[in-house]
Amino acid sequence: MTKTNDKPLLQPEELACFSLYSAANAMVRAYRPVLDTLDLTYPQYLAMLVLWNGDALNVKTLGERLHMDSGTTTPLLKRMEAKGLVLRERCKQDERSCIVRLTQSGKALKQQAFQIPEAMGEKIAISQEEGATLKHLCDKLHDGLVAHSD
Amino acid sequence: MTKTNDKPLLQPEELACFSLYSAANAMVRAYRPVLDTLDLTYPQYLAMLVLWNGDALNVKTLGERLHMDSGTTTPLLKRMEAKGLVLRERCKQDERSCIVRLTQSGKALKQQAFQIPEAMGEKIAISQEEGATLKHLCDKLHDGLVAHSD
DNA sequence: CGCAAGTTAATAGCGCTCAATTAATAACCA
DNA sequence: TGGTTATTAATTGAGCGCTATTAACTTGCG
Repeated sequence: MTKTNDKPLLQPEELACFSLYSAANAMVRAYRPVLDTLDLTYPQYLAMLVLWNGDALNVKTLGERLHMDSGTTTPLLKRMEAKGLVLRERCKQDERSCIVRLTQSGKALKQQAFQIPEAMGEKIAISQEEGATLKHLCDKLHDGLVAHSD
Repeated sequence: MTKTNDKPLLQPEELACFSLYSAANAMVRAYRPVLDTLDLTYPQYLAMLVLWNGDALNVKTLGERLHMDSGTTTPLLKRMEAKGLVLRERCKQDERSCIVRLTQSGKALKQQAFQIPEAMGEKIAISQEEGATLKHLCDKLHDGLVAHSD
């Protein structure tokens, strides 16, 4: 008698997807104490990086940059607005669109942000080259999954 | 006059951590429609992989295997218990410890699980070798971050 | 023009992740 | 033995991420 239950399934530790998942969680966890000094979470930090870089942009564009949809971005931006970092206002030309811009204190926070990459660098145990390889493979995996989802 | 605000900060798209973060989210998202056929979420699937592999184990051990703490595992296991997949009971020898074991229907679900790796394989756009490299780098990053957090 | 189709945010609800705290139990040791 | 310390789960509260739905608005087409 053949028992299908005896067939093996790979364990989490043997799966690349679990390693990816665990590494991403550990990375966000490692950012936390560093970002606490700016009172930002990791996704909020990503949004600030985009906003510090240039002018105001709408919610849709920001969401595309961060690979998030409106169910994630809207509450994220509301929490950032509640902290006084950003303003959200409807676009005059197209009332469907919501424009996000930094407040003065949001802009001012940039000064403190330069220390973040530095502090994180000390925690990262892989080389620059390994980091580049990791980035490349993550991007390739991501893009393939996104393309496949249409 | 030097304006620190003009100094550049890397954008999310340039950061390996963002690629890691986005790839992990995309991976969980890609698993969703596949795992929906078993009525499991991705973390629940990971827990089932461990449980299908062997005997009952306690919450702490399972949490260690999945790199989760009790604030994550306890509600996860309760939801799995509510679905009739597992039983949770206190260990007789050590009442602090909570033992998790599969129910019959939890064991039976294993039959359907063999299709998951297959279905996911079709969505993954990277080679086996790239996957192995990705896994290795994620593990190294993870282990380094965990070691650094002590 | 007027209505259908598309676009953009917002909302609701569920599950996950984490830090911090608490309670119960066990182990240790003076 | 009795009291301290350590271990194990559970709990709480906040934030994130997703799907599905809805509402407001714009565009395009007959």
